[in-house]
Amino acid sequence: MPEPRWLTPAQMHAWRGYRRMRALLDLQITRDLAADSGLSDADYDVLSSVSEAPGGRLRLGELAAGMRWSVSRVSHHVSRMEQRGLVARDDCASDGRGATVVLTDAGWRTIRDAATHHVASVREHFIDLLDADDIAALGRIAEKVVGHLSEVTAPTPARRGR
Amino acid sequence: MPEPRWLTPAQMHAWRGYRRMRALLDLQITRDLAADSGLSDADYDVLSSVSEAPGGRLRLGELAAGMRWSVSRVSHHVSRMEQRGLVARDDCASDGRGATVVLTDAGWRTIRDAATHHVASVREHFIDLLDADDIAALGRIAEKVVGHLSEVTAPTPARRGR
DNA sequence: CCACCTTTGTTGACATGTCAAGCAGATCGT
DNA sequence: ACGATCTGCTTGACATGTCAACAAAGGTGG
Repeated sequence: MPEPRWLTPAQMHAWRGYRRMRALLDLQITRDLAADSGLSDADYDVLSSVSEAPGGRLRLGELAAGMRWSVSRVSHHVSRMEQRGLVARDDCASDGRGATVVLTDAGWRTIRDAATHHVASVREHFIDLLDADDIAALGRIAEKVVGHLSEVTAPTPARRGR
Repeated sequence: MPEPRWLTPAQMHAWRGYRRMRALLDLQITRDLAADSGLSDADYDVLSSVSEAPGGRLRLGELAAGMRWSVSRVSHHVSRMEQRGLVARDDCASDGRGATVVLTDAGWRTIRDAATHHVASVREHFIDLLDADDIAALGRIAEKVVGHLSEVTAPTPARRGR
């Protein structure tokens, strides 16, 4: 086993900071979302994905791919949201197996209302704490990391993992 | 309801990038950890927290506070890790109610081994993709956000939430 | 047209997280 | 010293996520 290259103090600081930020930020955003709109993060992501899709409808598989969820997870989650009256399943015209997800009226109302609160929450606990340089740096960092991981985790599994 | 201040394009880019990075990075780190060491993120955090504690022992509540977990979650998780032989519960000398968590020999071996792989994984998918400026910026950003959220989510509930 | 394999979703069993109730030892006021 | 309350942890019921098995429709080659 090769001796690992441990992180430098600055790197350690950045990594631990990222981890802690991630934990606290998620917790707060989740809380606000639940308190303001009665939605979980997952609910919000589903509603917002479907609402932004052309025609306000999405195949289950596409929804799963866009959110990087397993199809099974989407199916379970959509079933629960269906029972709460936020979304509905609709048969797909061009493919008998397919199911498309659409928002109900209540779903549209919910996401429009939730978005307002959500953006305020994101601003208060994240965006508005950062200056223009921070925002630019964060965008740059995310691009690098997402670019790398999109290759590694590519849908076409040439070779995967590390 | 006040008209929300929507995010500027740069802010939206940063926010979406952060969310996507967070999702992909977590997924990859989790995968590597499972493949290399047979541990979940949660397992790793518990082992590393306890191993770094003075005397290699931690009260359940302290472990929970340090990781921002509920006590109940720690209790459940420790029970499962106990069954796998990674940690053990030990009675607390000074408080009859207390339970302290300690690593077993297997637990020590596991964390020492896992740390090596883990740091390599973190480097490959995150740290080594970033230059010194990025690292500095990330540390700075995390400090701001964590500083803010530590107040909002303070253990002493003066006032909470948004 | 039909056997066969692929694609798309659904389902059930199980792992993990959350919440509220419960229990036993510690602490406090008298 | 003793009852009331508090604290630290455990437990059970339930919500959510994962994995693998299954079902049904689509596509393909004979």
